[in-house]
Amino acid sequence: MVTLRYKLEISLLHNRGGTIPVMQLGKTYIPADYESDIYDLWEKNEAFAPTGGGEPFVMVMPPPNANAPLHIGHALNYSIMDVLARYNRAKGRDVLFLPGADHAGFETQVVYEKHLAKDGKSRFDFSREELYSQVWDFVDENKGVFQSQLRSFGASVDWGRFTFTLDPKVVKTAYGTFKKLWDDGLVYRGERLVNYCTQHRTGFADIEVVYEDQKTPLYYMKYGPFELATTRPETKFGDTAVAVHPDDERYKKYVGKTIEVEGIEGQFELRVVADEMVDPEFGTGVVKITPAHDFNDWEVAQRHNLEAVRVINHDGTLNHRAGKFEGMEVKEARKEVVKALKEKDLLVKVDENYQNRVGKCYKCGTAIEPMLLDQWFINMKKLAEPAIKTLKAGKINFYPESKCSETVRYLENVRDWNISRQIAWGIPIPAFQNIDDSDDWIFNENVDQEILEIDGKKYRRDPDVFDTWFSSGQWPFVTLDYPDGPDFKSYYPNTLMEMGTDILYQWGARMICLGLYVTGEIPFEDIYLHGMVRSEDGRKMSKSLGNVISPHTVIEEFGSDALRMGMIAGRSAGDSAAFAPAKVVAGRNFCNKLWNVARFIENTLAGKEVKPEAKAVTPADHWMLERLEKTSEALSSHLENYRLSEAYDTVYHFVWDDFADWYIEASKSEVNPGLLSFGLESVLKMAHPFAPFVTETIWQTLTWTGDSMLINQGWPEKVHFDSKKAEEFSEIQTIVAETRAIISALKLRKTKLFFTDVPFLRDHAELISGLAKIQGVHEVEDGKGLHLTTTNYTCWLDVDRETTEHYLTKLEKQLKSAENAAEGFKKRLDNEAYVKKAPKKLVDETKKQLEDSEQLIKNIEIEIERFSDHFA
RNA sequence: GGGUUGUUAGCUCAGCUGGCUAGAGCACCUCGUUUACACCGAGGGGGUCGGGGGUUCAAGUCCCUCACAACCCACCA
Repeated sequence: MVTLRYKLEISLLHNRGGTIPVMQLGKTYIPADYESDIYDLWEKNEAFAPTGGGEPFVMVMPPPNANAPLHIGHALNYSIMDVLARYNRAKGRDVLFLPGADHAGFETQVVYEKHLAKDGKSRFDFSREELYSQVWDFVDENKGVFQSQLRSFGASVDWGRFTFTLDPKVVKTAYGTFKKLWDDGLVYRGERLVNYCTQHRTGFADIEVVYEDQKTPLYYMKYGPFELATTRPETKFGDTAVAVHPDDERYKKYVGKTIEVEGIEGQFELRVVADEMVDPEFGTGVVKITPAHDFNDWEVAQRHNLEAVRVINHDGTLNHRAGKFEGMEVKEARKEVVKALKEKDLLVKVDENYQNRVGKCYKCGTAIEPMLLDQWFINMKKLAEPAIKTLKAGKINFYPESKCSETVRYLENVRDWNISRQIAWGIPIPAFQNIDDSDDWIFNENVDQEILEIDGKKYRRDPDVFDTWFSSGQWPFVTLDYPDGPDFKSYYPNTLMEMGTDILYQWGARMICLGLYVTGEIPFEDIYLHGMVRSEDGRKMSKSLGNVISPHTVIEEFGSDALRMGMIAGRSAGDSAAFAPAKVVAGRNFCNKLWNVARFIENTLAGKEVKPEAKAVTPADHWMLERLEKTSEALSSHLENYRLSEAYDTVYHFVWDDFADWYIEASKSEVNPGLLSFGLESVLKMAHPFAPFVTETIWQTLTWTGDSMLINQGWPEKVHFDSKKAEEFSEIQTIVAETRAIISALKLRKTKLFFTDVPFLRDHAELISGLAKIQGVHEVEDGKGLHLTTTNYTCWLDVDRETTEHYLTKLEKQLKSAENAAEGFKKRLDNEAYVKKAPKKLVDETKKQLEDSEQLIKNIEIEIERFSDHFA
């Protein structure tokens, strides 16, 4: 057992010259003084590992990029998860919160390429093997950064189960899945049109392409007997047909014919086909068909059996088909081709204002080239079927719910998934191609071999790697040692997956598909989606806009707990909201409030023998226990429904308003040491999921908690109290509140409250006078003054008439609002339908409210009358 | 073109299955140094819940419609 008490003691004793006892905490909580020690305390005592007892609560962390620092979105992600982990741990569930990191293939390689570029090098200077081992070292060097950040967030993850997506067990399972897909005929290799970035020289899945609206000149050119419009004149060397709409009368006579076209490079012949794809209204109603470089054209080509002719090389230059334009990059070639068309008088006009959507590489913004490539594709229709069924049956709970049908819609229209990537950093695809027979592919896991010899045949390894999402799509079970590990048996399916809405399709949907396919079970029961954390100005945070807020900076200034609460406060599932510094400040202040609550209690109890127990004596005691019980219940209900923001709000106001502003204030008049310490413990337990560091720090300073840690203290036990007694304190609050309001409105000083023969007031005189900050509550024979109206006890403030008159306006205002309220209640009760149809409980409540407000009106009226003669 | 979400106090946002006189944080105004806390305490101002219609005893909450905004999906050369 490592205990921190010693450390705290040392630092405090040091500050105070060695004479002050340990509970003398500084006035202000300074997070940086304690956070890392507290995290060490938890980690060294293995407080994060599952206990093995209780119903499992399993969350596998969305793995961040191993080489990149965490951003504010991660802070939100992991804060939400950690609140739930800590809450469920306290509730006695067997919590597994499993951390990991993603090799993030393409992302990471891009970062490494930038690194190389600094030395004037490029990835193409190295073999894929060399590059792989370099990136490995690079990532290895950087991965400490995000791990220490995760610790600074206070994430209570089980480090012993940390998983990296290139760990052997992940690779093994990924290969197993690939083999299964292969055997089931769900993965196929084929020459398809693939989204390709000529800058990074790799293909992408459809989903990874970002589209941008932009102005692209639309060129109208002469094309044999036609005039047609195109945005891509440079691909004309790959044209293998011209298409028109089947019903287009203008061109009917050409359909099926071969036409002669006079081009820049001389004459050539093309077929004219009729296809529904053509919109007769667009341009001239004639489209040139370039199957090798356009998705639409590719489909037309399939339907009409047209040849696909490649014109663009992988590096983005034109090939020999382009004649004198060979070697030019697409952009340049376009200019030159247009120029040549002009010279030959083939260009009719240019529409400069044409708007279209252009696919871009999400990393470098280079225009995506549809490229004809041999790649591995997963038949997603087949994988999606069971997923759609499962989702429609409501087997997975979505938060927010609307994302479920969105996912179904996505899966219903899903296209096959290209999983080949032409990069080095990733899991090598375990497939080998027969050198002599390009159609002969075999599955083999010996990827460290470039050439295999089997039965006298030579096979060459596919040089490509898997799309990162192929392995991370299996995250919920690869992390649990699928298929035979004990973790898989105990902790699958996961309870909750928490992730950003932005990757719902490329990650969430695929996890569901692959989870069902591989394990036959849903990967997780619940999925909670958080929105983006936008910048304060409401825009997206991005390096280029310079509006990125680093979690590190926030933690340094306000503390980890403050960041966490700032992220969670007022944020609902699925919605993107701006980062709100004010909420972080509020969180920081809340920590300080907790700190000072503890300071007060520790000072009050100093020197006493403390035995925390929920034993109520005074009305305030009963009232506090009632509030505690209600808060605990509300908190549980909110957290079990993943309403983090409301849960936080609940505990925040219990601590601040109920416990600090009322109960502690009341304790200054009458102390119940056992209950005060019990209250503090309960407050710490309930606040702990939201503010783990400050609550644990305080726990470590308590003299009576021994060597224990708050993190595994469990939830406050159920308490008993007397509602009637609690109600008495509410009455005291009412008296105090009105007294304070009058004092403030009339700017009174040194006021006294008088009463005649009211035992209740006699009993609580000291408490009331303490809470209301008045000079005393006294019993008198009789006297005059300003009567309180909100309480049924007769009492009055010692105020002279002159001063009181100013209060009349206020009273009249109150009368009006009370009358309005009463009228509302009356109207409701006069409504037969309401009395009949609304729940009885509600009707009774309304009756009581009406009574109360009528009493209030009477009181105010009496009070007004008492002074009206003065005005007359 | 299709879909989703949003429009609530000056700002950033909560408000779960319709049910107390609509909330929070920050900001604002007045008072206050009461030995836990000025990262504080007390009191207070501020919203006809985007517009319009409907269902209901009852609507910020459900339905329809309009306006505006954001995001996602889709094969417009």
